[in-house]
Parts: sequence; C-alpha cells; structure tokens
Amino acid sequence: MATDRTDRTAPGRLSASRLRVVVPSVAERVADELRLQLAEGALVPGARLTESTIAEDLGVSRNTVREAFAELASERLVVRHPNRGVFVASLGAEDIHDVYTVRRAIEVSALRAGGSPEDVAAVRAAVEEGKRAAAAGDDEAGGTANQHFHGAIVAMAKSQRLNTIMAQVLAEMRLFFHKATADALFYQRYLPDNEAICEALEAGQLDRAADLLLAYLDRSEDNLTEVHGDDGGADAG
Amino acid sequence: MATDRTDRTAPGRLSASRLRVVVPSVAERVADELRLQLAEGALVPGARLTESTIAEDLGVSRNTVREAFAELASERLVVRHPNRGVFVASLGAEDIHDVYTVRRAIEVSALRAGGSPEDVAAVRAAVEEGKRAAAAGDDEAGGTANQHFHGAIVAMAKSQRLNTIMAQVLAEMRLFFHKATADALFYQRYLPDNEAICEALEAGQLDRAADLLLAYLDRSEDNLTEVHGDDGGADAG
DNA sequence: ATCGAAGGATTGTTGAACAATCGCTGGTTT
DNA sequence: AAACCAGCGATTGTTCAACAATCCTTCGAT
Repeated sequence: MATDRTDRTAPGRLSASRLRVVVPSVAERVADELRLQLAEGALVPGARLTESTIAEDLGVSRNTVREAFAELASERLVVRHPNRGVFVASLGAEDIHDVYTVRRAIEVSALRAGGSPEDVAAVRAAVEEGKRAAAAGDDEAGGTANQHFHGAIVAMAKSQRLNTIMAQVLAEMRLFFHKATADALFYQRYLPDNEAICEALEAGQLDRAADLLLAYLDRSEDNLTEVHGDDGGADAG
Repeated sequence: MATDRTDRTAPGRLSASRLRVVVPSVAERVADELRLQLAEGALVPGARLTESTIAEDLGVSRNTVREAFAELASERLVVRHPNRGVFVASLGAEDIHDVYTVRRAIEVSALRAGGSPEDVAAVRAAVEEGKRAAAAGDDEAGGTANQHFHGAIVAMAKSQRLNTIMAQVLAEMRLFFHKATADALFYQRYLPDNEAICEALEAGQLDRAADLLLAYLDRSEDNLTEVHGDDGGADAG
C-alpha cells in the first residue's frame, strides 16, 4: 500500500524523502510575493488589486494571479467582491474582536495543556528576543518577537492545524498593526506580560499562566480597538 | 438610505442593487458539488481527481475546476501532489489527534464562555434532534444532529472565524466518518454525553460542562483511532 | 438637479495550446 | 531472471486570446 507522506502544501517545507528541489508553483510564488507586500505594508487595507496589473507587474498570467488571489482570500488577507475585484482586507472593530476570540481559544488551550521543556525553552527564547529588541529600540523586531512568543505558545500543542490557524491569524493582525506600530513603544508594554506568563509556564503553573494570558489578550484587544477608532473599516462582509 | 429605483421598467432584469442575490461563481458551485460528493462518500479518501474528467463531467473549464481544487485544498479536503494531481485527503492517526486538538481548543473555549439563552436553546434543539434520529434508527440523521450539536456550541462564541474553522474541521471529520458509520449505533453512544453537557450548560455550570465536553472529546478520539486501526487506508497507487 | 442610458474598464469563464513532469512499458544488460 | 535505462503517453502547470457579464463613470435627456 502506498503510505502517503504527510506532504502538506501550505507549510511545504518538509522535503525529506527526495533531494528534489521543492520549487513552489508560480501561483504560490505570486501569493508569497503579495503576502510579503501585505506584511510590509506596501499594500494598505482597502487597496484594490487589479488582476491585469499584477499579472503584468510580476510577469505572469492572469489565471495564475487568480489562483494566488484564491489562496490569499482563503487566508482572509484579501476579500473578493464579485465582479468588482479583490481588495486588501480591512479589519473593523468586530473583526478585531473576532480575531481575539480565536486567539483566546487557541492560545489558552495550548498553554493549559503545557509542553515539553524544549517547547517552554522556545517560549523563553521569544521572551528574551523581545527584550533584546526593546533594548535596541527596534519596534519592528519587537513585533516579530511578540509573534514568535505567541507562536511558540501555540506550537506547544504540536498541532499542524492549530499552527496553521495561528499563523493565519497572526498574518491578519500584522495586516492591521501597521497603524498601531506608529507608536514605537507599542510592544514594549507587553514585555512584562510575556515575562510573567513565561515564568508561570516554567514553574508549571499552567492555570495561572492561562489566566495571565487571558488578561493580556483582553487588554491587547482593548488597546487595538482604541487605536482603530479613528478609521472605520468600510468593508461589508 | 436605500435608494430603490426598480420594479417599474426593465421586465427581464433582476434588481441587484441592495438585495444582492448571491449567485455563487461557477468555481464555487464546482467546489460545492465536490464537497457534497465528498460528504456523501461518493469520493473515497485517496481517490484521484483528474482535472479534465471533472471538467468534462460538470461541463466547465479546466481552469474553473482548478480554482475549485484550490478552494478544497485550502480546506484540507484534498491534497495536491505537484505534477501528479489532487487526491481526496485520507486522514491518518496523527490527523485524527490533530483534528481533536483543534476541537478541544475551540469547543471548550466556546463552552466556557457560555452564551445567550437563544444559543443554549439551539444546543438543546440539537440534542433533541439527535434523540429523534436515534428513535427513528436513522444514523445518517444522527451524525448530522451530532454535528449540529457541536456546531451550536461553537456558535455561542459568535465568531465568524471560529465558525468557519469548526465547519472545516467537521467537514474533514465527515470525510473520515464513512468508515465509522458502518456501526449504526455509533452516534447513539454519544447521546447521553450531549444530554449531560447540555444540562450543565442550561444550569449555568460552565466549567462542569467544559469538563464533560473534554472527556467526551477524548473518548470520541479514542473510539475513532480504534476504528482507524484495522484499516490502513485506501491506497492511491 | 435628477434620472436614465451609452461607454469603457474589469472581472468571470472558456478553449486551445505548449512545456514540464510523472508513471509506465519495453527492451537491454548483467 | 532481476535490475537498469530510455522512450512514450498521459496529466498537470502555465500562458494566451477571446468573449460574455457586470460594474462604475460619464454624458445626455427630462
């Protein structure tokens, strides 16, 4: 019988069996490129993505761009308005709450279950990474470290699907954070929280760590909702 | 606010100004059709889906089928093997554990947060639906009722993203359950659990309801892993 | 000024075409 | 006989060109 290797496409990094150079399809590379521009803020929320423009710009066919759009739409990074085009997703207040509902479910669950010493060490490493970024005054690195921290928490669950979901949620948030990061100290305020959560985790106090994380998420959501106040996301779902 | 300017002339034309009649695109309809065949078990795990065959079969273009494939792949219902084709996903033991990890995170979180009386009523309705199905000896309806039950629990969180994730997870499980449903009594064993969870929820004992749900999920996972053990899975080659 | 009708642009979908790749068949070698 | 290698057929990946459908805008009529 042909036992299929778990050869997922989305993470797609496990080319263990064959020496075959894993060359992503053109559509995936287009999606990667757009995802990058989205993360860098080169494409602002609400911006329109014209098929022909991107196709010509990247030297690919319209159909390929279309496939890339489908991928990004499934990740909620763009939204399709039928017969009108695709637009960079712009999150409204209810979307923020929604995203944090997902984060509360996933992160708290992973934290409550705990993890191996290596997993905990990864969380600790992310905390220290954040400290170094703060000391260097690099808020971009601070944001990355913060995402590493929460990613490491979810990674404790050792679930591919949970990791994928978390990665998508973090990508959605990154899309939104470009407004918030105007405040260079935005992430620094969360450093003590991360430190406290990590300490509780290291001490094996899982329930306490979970409570701290919940409080952190609630506060973070409030902060983000507040920042969001000035601009209304005019996006009808 | 609603500028109604229709219904006087243009006999054959549908007014789609505000009352947007959502007509799914062809690609979506193809995806729906395939999703249906997947749910019905017409397409067994490991089966190959040839683009040209499906295109010809449904009377659409290959490109459209391709878009539908992308959608299904993002839902993990099919897997793409580069240059080889797409195959109906076949879940292994680790996938079952993975799926249940997601369910534990999402369902327990939603249950712990509780819901409005209407939400609880929806959960109760799903329990009663299951009872009726059991009384009628309809295991297909029993499975549907069971999914309604868990869907209603997640719906309490009022999160679009969580609902989407849960729907996809349930679709993945349905893909797998066609082996398990050979046992007509498969769902009946869960009826007392659902009843107990619902009662705790109605009584406002959220922590107790969450504990019951956790125990249920663990037991369900064990049962499913056991069923999976005897069969190595449909081979694709 | 408001309303309705052409115009232009973009998306949705199709069909055909071609290169790249995979699995298989069949012959060759040891 | 078993293993290896080349060639063949089939399918996927990608592009291109075309057309219908739909939307937004502009212009003209009332």
